[in-house]
Amino acid sequence: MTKHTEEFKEFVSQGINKEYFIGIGNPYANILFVGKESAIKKNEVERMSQYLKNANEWRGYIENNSCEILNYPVENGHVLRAGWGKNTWSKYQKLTDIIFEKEMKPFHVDFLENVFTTEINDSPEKNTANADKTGLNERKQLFKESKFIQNFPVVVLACSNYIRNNDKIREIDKIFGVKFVDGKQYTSANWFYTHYSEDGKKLVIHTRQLSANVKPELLKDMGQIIRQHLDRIQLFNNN
DNA sequence: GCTCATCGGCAAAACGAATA
DNA sequence: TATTCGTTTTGCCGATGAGC
Repeated sequence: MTKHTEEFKEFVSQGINKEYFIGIGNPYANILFVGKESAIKKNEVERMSQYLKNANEWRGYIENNSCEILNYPVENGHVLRAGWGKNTWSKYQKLTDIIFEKEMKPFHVDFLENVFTTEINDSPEKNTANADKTGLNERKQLFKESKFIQNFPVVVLACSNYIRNNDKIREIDKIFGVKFVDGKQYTSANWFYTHYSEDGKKLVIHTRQLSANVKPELLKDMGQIIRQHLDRIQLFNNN
């Protein structure tokens, strides 16, 4: 049984009116993963229709005080099976295993129990290069205004160049109310930056898309930073 | 001990984005 | 518009481990 909060209900009902994607996972997890966009090909009609139904499905779960399935095996024939070990969700699973010091299960998704995932681009496309990015700013504004999104104490922005923090543009600072603290660079394509809120309660990590060619050290280091932050949050809550 | 399947890592190709 | 640059995707190869 899940008693849904007003913040989440608000996010979902707006998602039905404005026809936007809500996300997948546990809405009350401490961690939010933000990817680029869902990798759905033009000919995958079934998956696309599933994507478009997302907000309506959440409305159903809200009405029943229930939630979607967060724990399942990736069997032969499953869309995630072929690229497992390389695809985004297997990396999300690996990172979450590190954060919670869980044993790696082969071909199994259960990170959704501890994570909510969504996309910064609401236009699915097989290759990020071809994706329609015209809706990015509107979606960033939505994230900024949504209490549901802002409540996550840990946000991983795994969407590299879809969001920017540089000398002139400080999108991450503005949208999430944080400031840059530290950065790690492994190779030109393997890096992440940490940002914290003034009171130290919120951690926002900016990194590349988590899929093939992500170094294990990157996931390990990032996972440990998130773990430490969650420990600290516990301290806040106990005081 | 051998074979096969799977996973991880590397490198090159492909593709946009940025720049001039 | 041409060129360069950076990132993502793809294919290949070797290491590893399970099953026979």
